[in-house]
Amino acid sequence: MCMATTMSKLMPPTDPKPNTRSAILDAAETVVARDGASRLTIDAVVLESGYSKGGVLYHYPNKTALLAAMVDRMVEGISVEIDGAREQAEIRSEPILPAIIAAMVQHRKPNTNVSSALLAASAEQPELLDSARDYIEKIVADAVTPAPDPILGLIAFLAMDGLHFSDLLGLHYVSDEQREAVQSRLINMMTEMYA
Amino acid sequence: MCMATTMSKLMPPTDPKPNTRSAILDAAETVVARDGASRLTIDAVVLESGYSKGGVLYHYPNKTALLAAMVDRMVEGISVEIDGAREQAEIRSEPILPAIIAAMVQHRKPNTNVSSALLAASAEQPELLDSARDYIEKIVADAVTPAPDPILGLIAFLAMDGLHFSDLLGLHYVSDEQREAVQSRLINMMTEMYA
DNA sequence: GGCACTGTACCGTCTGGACGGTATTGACTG
DNA sequence: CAGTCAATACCGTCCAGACGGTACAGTGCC
Repeated sequence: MCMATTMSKLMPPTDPKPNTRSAILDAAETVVARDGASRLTIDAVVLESGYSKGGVLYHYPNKTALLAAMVDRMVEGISVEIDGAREQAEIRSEPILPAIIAAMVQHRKPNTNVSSALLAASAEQPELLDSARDYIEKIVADAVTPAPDPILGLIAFLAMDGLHFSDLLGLHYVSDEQREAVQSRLINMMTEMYA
Repeated sequence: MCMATTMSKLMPPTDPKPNTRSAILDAAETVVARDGASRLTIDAVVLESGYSKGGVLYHYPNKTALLAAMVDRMVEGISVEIDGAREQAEIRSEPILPAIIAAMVQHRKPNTNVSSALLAASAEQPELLDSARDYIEKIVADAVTPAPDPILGLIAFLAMDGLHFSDLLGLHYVSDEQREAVQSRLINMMTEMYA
């Protein structure tokens, strides 16, 4: 009805190829963050992304594949950041835990609703979180447990998670100033632990 | 038209048989904890609880009411525990923060999947979490902020939340021993803060 | 020509919830 | 004290619509 037969440009001239697959994942995250995990339907992603249903299902043949991709991208994004920080710290023979906590802080800034993937996956298919869990376990085993004070390290880790989840669920009971204070305090604590 | 002329009791839900209502909520929590939030359907609750669909809908006329009741019960349960601890601490003129953290530890033990309510509500209708958020805000404002070291208090609070959420989402990356060590460490930290 | 889609049409299942029914109790009435 | 009636606490069915998914013909661009 409204499709122009000779329509060619649908994209604003920002990006000729903005990677459709990740645009679809972006749309899915937006839906979850805005409407809740149970409103993450294929049709909602279609609407949000601007692609057609056929197009979305072309890239992710079913909803499970979409959810898995969301989780994968999240884990990958965080792991790039954390692993990078860890390597840097090792090269400079600096302690790793402060570097990791700092990386976790750094990562959230541009990716506010990344972990919508967690919510969506846990709602629909908790098994999909296995890869996420494996990665966290690895970090805890590799970096937290061997630290001088593993329990304090765990506490810092958990506090960061608490920060994460609290704004994931939209219970913003921590102000921005408080958050920053908490973050720098945690980094300090981790640094002092190695002193 | 509907005002009872000589009527006195119009409140069925609160008094007569709290068993059925809470049994229904129990069933709902079980479903969420076992199958994920998006599998929380009225039919699933019907199946799990053993009641009929009509029966369930008699007590909670729609799904939103059920979710709201889940959140309410959760908030109430925690607030009873925490407020109690707080009063006790005030009476004995002991510091409140260690008492609150201890109460949070104590509360989780018998109520493993209580906070399934959080997950379910956030999936379906994030607005329902308002009451939970309000309560947390109140605690933070009343107990954490006036503490000698508010940021450290917040960190303890957030770490407890992290513990909560990690097993809520089934990412058990913290062993039982670690958890207990974390908990007693946090209580110690809070106690020392007032020294 | 093939990749990357669009657009439409369709299907089976699931879901919320409306609805009507039933059994039991207790209170008021005559 | 029988008869009427209302309220409570359920049961079981039915239905419209949402949802996931399939299928497929068409289109523009490299």
